[in-house]
Amino acid sequence: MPELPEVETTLRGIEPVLAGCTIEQLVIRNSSLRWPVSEEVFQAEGRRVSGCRRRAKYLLIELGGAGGLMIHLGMSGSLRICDMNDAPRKHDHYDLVLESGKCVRFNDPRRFGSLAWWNHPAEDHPLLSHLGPEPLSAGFTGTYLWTRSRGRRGAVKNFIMDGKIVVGVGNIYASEALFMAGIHPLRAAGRISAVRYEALAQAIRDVLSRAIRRGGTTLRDFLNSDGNPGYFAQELLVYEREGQPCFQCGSILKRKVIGQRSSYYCTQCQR
DNA sequence: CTTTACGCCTGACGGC
DNA sequence: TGCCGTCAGGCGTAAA
Repeated sequence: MPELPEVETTLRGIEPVLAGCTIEQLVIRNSSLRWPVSEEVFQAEGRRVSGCRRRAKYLLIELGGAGGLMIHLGMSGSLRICDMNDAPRKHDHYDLVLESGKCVRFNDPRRFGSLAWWNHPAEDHPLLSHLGPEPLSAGFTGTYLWTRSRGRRGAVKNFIMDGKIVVGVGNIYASEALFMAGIHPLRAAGRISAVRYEALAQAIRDVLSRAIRRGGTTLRDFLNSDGNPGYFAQELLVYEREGQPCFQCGSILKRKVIGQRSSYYCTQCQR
């Protein structure tokens, strides 16, 4: 489900509910998620939320200076705001219950998501320490991509989806950004010019920020914390458009599996 | 070091 | 109606 814009949308939904509130109780109904939920997470109980932020696709709930909770939505996870007395639905695996009785409830059919505790500073956590820059930060530039790509022979699509290079570019937006930049997804990352990487960095920034403005992309089941879908799907240029005409040149769009993932592109517009 | 393949899961869908 | 194969938005890990 969620790529960076969907995680950002989720963050913006839960932040106003959580900020300044105390987490009274953690209710774990099913701890067998991506990793077994550790007992450490119960440190959160009785602590006040000092802030919420996002690093890559991890949601970080800061609980004072010591540390906090780390939530990952995996491929099918979502958070919604509800009342603690609302009956849990299928796949509702855990709740963050607030003093007010409101709760933030995690639902995840495939259970690729997770819940963990982090100790300050979060950046030192093993899941975060090796990550590349945020795509919407100043450190993410065409020059940066060009430098990191020298000598790399793998497909550029895999390169931009590698979290050690840049975080948050998932399968949908990788296809979209490569189309926008006119770069063929199979081109070797090390054989793309600095000028073209400038266009690619710009395309990545552009597609991600536009998707955030639309509340994310809902293809099958993504809902934000209010239960509403995202509206970026109607702006997708190539993703899941195999066999349909390219909006730019009219030729038929192709699909190919690259690195185990479906990739969509135009053979005319992307070289 | 880079690159590739594999699972972890449930659910939806198409073909028979 | 059921069964089976395929596919799905992530990502850490192992192996080459």
